[in-house]
Amino acid sequence: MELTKISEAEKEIMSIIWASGGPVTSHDILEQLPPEREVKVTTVLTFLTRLAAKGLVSVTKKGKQNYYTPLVTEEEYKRFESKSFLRAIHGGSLKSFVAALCDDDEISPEEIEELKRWLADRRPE
Amino acid sequence: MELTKISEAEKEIMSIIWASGGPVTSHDILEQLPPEREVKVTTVLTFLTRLAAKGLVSVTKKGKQNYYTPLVTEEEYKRFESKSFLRAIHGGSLKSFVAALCDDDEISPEEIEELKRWLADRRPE
DNA sequence: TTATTTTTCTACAACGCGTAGAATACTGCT
DNA sequence: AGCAGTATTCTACGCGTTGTAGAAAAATAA
Repeated sequence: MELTKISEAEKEIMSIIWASGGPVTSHDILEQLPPEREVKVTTVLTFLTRLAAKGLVSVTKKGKQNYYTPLVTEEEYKRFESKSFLRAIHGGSLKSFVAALCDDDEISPEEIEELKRWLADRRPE
Repeated sequence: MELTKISEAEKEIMSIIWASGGPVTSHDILEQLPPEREVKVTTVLTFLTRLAAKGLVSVTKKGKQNYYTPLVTEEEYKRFESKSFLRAIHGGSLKSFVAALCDDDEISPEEIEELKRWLADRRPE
């Protein structure tokens, strides 16, 4: 399972699928999309097909409806993206990444404290 | 200063510019590129022009040569990419990012220890 | 002035992305 | 069985980015 990158619009769809726990239909998704996002159902179906091709969801036909089920959790996907990014930009060094952000006003001291606590609390397996 | 994303090939060029400290010519870059990277000089020049358009380098003409000077440091650029990524994928939460990587074999315990130490040592400004 | 070198201009094929119409499939009803 | 309705698949298109470079122009060196 190679797990390739997905586009913005595909992510929007995946978010809905992830959020709604179970298998969803194209109709469900269309409903969950924000009203200002005026998009035809065929467009959504294109994204779903592409997501299936990329192995992000499985498709099961029930009657005339397709049910789309996530094959990858949001956490797994985020992990995948994070790994790729870290490798590509920071040569895989976590410290390099954190340092880049901390040497800036971007990350608040609270955010850093939170991270410290999290690191301290976690039992290393 | 908007600082937009650059492509892979453009990054390759920037790396050479960053590494060689000062202003460089297209010829310098061509020399620094790995031998297996057989690319015409015009191609390199296209990348340089695009990098200039994106504000990553400045161009100064000396005689018939152009000298390209970085306007953004590697650190600044990495910071920019890291910020964008964190926002896009982890809603800006540093903890979320680190957690994603730690819940995996990707990051070694040493790497985590190193990060802990770095966080502890740094004086919070 | 002419040859040489370097840059600028222009272009193009491949791909990803967002978008959706047309054609097809499937169901439920009469 | 036939038909209306609805969902899916197929096909496609315009646009932007990327990597690539030839042709034309500019600038220098001889």
